[in-house]
Amino acid sequence: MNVKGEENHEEIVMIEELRRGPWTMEEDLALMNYITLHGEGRWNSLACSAGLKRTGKSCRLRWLNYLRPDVRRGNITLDEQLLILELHSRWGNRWSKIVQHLPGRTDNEIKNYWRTRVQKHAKQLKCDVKNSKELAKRIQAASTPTVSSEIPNTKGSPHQVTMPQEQAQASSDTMPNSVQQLHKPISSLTSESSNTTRSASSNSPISDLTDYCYNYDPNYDQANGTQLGFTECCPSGYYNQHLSFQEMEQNNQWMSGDLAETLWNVEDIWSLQQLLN
DNA sequence: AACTGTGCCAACCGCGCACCT
DNA sequence: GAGGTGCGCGGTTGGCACAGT
Repeated sequence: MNVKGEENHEEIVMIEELRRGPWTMEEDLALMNYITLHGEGRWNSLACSAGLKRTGKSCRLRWLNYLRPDVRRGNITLDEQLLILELHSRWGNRWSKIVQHLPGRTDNEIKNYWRTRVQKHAKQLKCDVKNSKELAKRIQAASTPTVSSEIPNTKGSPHQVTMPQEQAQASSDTMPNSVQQLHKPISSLTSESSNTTRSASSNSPISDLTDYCYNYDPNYDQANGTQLGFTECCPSGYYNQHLSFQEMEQNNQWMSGDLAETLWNVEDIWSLQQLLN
């Protein structure tokens, strides 16, 4: 083989060595650890220095969208939705600009949210999705303030009413996937056995670092129902604000028992990371 | 139980801009 | 000014979960 051929071979090997797809817990730890020590930026060299077989772009995306300490997850509130509609009417698909007014949210999240739920709402309300202001009015009108200030993240109709006998099931069905995964015991999230359902086809254990911990708040006023008793925890306490989930409102039992003690969340990882440091 | 359709979202891709040499 | 590199943005895709049949 000539020199040129050898170079090509090396290039192919390097490309083949690059990992793609879902991030593992080890990779997340490595990335978080490195950024904690050295800061972000220079993503390509960062990826190499951190020992990650990922592109710089991939590392940046992972950090900005999921590992960053101030990333807020959970359902989009009605207020946020209305704000998104307002900002979208102003700037269109300028997601990066829109998320500047939604602290803790990521452009990817808002973009996905828009594509899936807002466009669905527009269809259901027979409203042009481009007419964001009109859509905002209709969504606001369609929402029932006595029920919740939250637009539920459901797979069915956004305003469907869950029957009492279905509550237990519905509460889990309507939970965001990330929240649903919190039901898994920590053992299922370890590297040995963490071929989670999400990653059934993957050979690598998938990180659940992006999952958040929702703590039950005893101050929840069930009679009122306008404020739900779940406090979202973010690593390092960046956020500590109430979230209102309609599904939780209907049934707050899903977070009962030993669940809270067995969660493997970002906070755990940050703690672990501090120990490693 | 098996299959199909739908919803959702993490991750990737391509492009363009800014900066540096 | 040209070329290379890093980065950010918007669009798209792949695949899992779940509901319905």
